[in-house]
Amino acid sequence: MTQERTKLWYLKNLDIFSRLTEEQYKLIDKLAAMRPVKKGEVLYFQGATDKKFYMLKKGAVKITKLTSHGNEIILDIFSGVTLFGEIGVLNPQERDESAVVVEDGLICTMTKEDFEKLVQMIPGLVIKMTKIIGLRRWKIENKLLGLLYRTVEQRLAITFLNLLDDFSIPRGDGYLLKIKLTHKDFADLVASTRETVTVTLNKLKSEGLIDFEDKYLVIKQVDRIRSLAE
Amino acid sequence: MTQERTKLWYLKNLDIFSRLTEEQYKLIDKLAAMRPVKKGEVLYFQGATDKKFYMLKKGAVKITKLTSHGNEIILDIFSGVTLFGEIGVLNPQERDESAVVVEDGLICTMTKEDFEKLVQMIPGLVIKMTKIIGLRRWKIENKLLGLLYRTVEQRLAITFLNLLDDFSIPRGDGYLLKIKLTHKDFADLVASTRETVTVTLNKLKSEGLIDFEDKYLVIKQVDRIRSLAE
DNA sequence: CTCTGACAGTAATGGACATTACATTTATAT
DNA sequence: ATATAAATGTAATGTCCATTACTGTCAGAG
Repeated sequence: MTQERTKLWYLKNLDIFSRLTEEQYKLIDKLAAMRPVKKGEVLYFQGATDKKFYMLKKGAVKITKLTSHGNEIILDIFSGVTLFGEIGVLNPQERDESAVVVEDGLICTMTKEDFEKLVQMIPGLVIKMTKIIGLRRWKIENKLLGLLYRTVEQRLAITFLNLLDDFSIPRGDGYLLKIKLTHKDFADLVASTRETVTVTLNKLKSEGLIDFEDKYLVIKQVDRIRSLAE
Repeated sequence: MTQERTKLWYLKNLDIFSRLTEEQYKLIDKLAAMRPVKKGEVLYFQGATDKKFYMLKKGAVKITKLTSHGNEIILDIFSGVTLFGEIGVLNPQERDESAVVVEDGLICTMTKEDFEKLVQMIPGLVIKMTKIIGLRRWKIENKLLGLLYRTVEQRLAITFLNLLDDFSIPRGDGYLLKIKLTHKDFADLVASTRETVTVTLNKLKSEGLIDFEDKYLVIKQVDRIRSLAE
């Protein structure tokens, strides 16, 4: 657990574009096309072959994967300034995930060609990105591992804790998750069904562990959620 | 599926030590300590902080992880010439997996210090290793994803197909898996229990999809196994 | 060679949850 | 403002499978 937190901390604080010269920043700014994105917009689809990578400036994005059975699983949801979709420029091939905007925001994109120009100018950039990818994949692997051997209730508890990292706002004794997720979203996060999530969420609410405030989830008793997740 | 095969092919054919000079080979040979290992030997434990990486020359190794509930899951089993445990030299931290020998073989180890000497001599080595790691993690992520949403029977079918990549020997119309795995091993591979595996394996046997030959598993009807796995 | 521990077979029981099938409420688009 | 779609609530039914509790079998160690 301590180890995990350390790694996540590292991921969050890995600033790929730190310690650059003013010129370099300008170059990046010139090469990266920024545009506003709205909730629901699909940035790229599983199977796409675009050679771009993405930087999230504002808003939130989910990375999803469609299984052969038609189940959609959400591998990751994140907000804040970060980069994703790097496979498009580092090792281009069919994307095996989709990226969907879950909260209006700002996105920058950069083509492989421009990225390669950048790499010439900024040594060490590839290494940094590689580390970020590695940590993100590690996070996802751990998430999936956490879903096995656990009940839906426990999986939800884990998911709440994960979401706290990126979306928490203090609210009374607990935290409000500043991201609107449907029961279907939760189901896709924990590899379950919408109906089961509805029931489980309401059970947790009736037990006082969580609550809802204007469609936002409030984690009222973080400690009890944590002990559920083990 | 096609995509998957391509990636795995790539992993298998990624030769980290290709196109080296005679001198470089000698250097590697000098730095890497080779030793025979026996079935059951633990190469490193989850939580270990050794700064080494490993090369498998002969035999087979499994990478396992112990969950907080005491369940052991086998993330990967592999044979042939490959490397593993790279985290020990690339980004040293507590190992979060264990490596156990499942078939007698030969292992080389190299310390972080010696590895760094080698990196000086062989440019591009780190990049190559990074790719190998990335592909291996991708394989594991996909394996875990494949376990969700599926019955134990289907999970076993997937596992058989995965094992075919590394351990298959033609036998009649099908293939013999040249690796001895207990029912417990299979249970750990598919995140189930020993009892359920026993029952399911015998069901598949009675249906003629698989058979046993001297404790080795024989996949008799690969196509039916494949359609089970979907 | 036989003893012991690891491995395998079997079956009953109950719990978790997907599935199905609606009813009801809440958004959002025109 | 109203229609249509999306999201949520609820309950019954059945399946899959972990769990428990055994018995039987095999292989390697002494």
